[in-house]
Amino acid sequence: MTLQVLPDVRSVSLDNGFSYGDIDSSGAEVGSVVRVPLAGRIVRGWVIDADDGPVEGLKLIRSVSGDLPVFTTETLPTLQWASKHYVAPLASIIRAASPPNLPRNVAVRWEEAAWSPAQQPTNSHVMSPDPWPELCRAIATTQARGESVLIIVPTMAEVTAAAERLDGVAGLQVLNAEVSDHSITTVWSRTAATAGSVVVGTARCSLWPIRRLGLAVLIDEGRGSHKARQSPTLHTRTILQARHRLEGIDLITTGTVPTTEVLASGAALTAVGGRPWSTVEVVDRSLEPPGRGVFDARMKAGLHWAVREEKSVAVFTHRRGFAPAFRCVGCGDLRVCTVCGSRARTADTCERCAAVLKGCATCGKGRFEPMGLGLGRLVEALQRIWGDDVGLPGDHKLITAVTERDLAELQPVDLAIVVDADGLLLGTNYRAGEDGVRLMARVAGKALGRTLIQTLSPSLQGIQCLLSGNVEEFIRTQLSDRELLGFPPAGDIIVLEVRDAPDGVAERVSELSGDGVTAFGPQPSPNGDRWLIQGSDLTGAKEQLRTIADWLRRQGASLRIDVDPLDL
DNA sequence: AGCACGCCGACT
DNA sequence: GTCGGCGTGCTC
Repeated sequence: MTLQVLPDVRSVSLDNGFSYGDIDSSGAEVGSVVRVPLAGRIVRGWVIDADDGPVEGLKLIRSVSGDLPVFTTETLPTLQWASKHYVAPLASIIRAASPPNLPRNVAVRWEEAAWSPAQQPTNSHVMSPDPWPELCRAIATTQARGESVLIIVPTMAEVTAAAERLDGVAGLQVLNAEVSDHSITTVWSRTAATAGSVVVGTARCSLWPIRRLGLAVLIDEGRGSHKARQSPTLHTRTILQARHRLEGIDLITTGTVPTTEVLASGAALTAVGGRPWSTVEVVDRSLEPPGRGVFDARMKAGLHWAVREEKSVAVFTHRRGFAPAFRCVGCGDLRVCTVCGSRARTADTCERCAAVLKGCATCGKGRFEPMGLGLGRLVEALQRIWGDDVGLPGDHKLITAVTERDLAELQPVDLAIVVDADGLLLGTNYRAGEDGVRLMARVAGKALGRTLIQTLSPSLQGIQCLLSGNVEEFIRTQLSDRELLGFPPAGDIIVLEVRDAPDGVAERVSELSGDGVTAFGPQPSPNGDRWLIQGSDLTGAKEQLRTIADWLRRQGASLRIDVDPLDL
């Protein structure tokens, strides 16, 4: 037996692995963790192929570690695809798919059913605010075929909530807040060994080699927590879509406002009748003179009513620093770079083309104000009028000031208020429109009564979508706008950040340009020099970037490669 | 000639 | 990722 082994070394130059001879009765198979000699030392590695070729002239593996392979012939193509897509060494992708400790054979707790695999894998998106009845039906169908189900939720807090909705399901495996390496390894091993399980967990489970996986479910696919912050910057939606294509598993995503990525993937949208959130009222402040304070008269009336009637209110603002943007004091228009037209997020230079920023592109005046107000200023402004009835989540006051981070655990309220819709919808980010609507839809989903939304631009498509509830039309328009601009999902974007860059980086990176690919930069950033690489198809550029990245690391530079960045 | 250093390819 | 070979350039 010859074994193709990928050494556990984070370098793309070893991604094809090396051939070793097997030792007698080792039991090594694809995915097995082995110990192999490499350049005079013993390193860990993974078997990526096995055949009956001659062993002559090959070094032998030393031993097999653990009791179970950490990937299979079914999941390996997904891992290799992810390695190319994220411009990451295959070894780091395999680590993301592996249990924290070596897998052990564990006692099987339930009987495997007879297997009758589905013919054509399906891909659908459930827009209903409560997708669980529909999900439970799909889970039951999958289990009846003898297959397993993987359910991924955005945060740990939501794992418990999801597990409650699945109470009584056979073979349920929950990755709850008790996250010792030992318990994760146990759940990993159990689901790798036994078909018919239902795994509930967070993004860390998205590449697990669950036995006979037949269905993957991604809850609230538009939430930012589905994307890993550190490199490789895996996105659970992207991973599960690849597993759907390459491993033939069914995929169901959920969320009241689907992403353009889901729409572009061709998923069948299951719409609900009518608007999936509470009544939305738009408070148009564009007709007032500027400088009239944080709250409009209708807002104040709503808050006074709530306090008088002892109703609960959530007042939502976005964090300071989230999608920073500036607005002209003269005409109220968004500040854009007069050279390339992208939105300004700093006071002096354009982050996209590095040009020096000038006055307002519409009226030419030179005074701007930052958009949005932070939580601190919001609480202050509320307390000036409603004093002790104002608090933060956990204070149990009638009026609670909240930001995005509080939404997951926020209880339903009688009245919801969005102070500054424009700061969300007009952010510097190309995705600000859809993300802003998604966020406000989550806020509106918490309101039992109505939701008030303050804006200076009531004609924005996002505002109209929140009013009408016609989500599909809105997202389709967003997608066709992206197609015109070549932004994701219609095009690819990579952010490259290099710290301690050697001489000649700029030249090497600019080699990536050409053939529909443009590299913008370098721009100084907190993480070193920053490039934006954009194109309709970056497959070739990624190949070159691999070589450049290897060279940079060798030169002692530290770099961050963010494929499909969520904020620019 | 002898040695430190950095670049670059090999590693099965 | 780590090692070692080799060329460069400095010092004795």
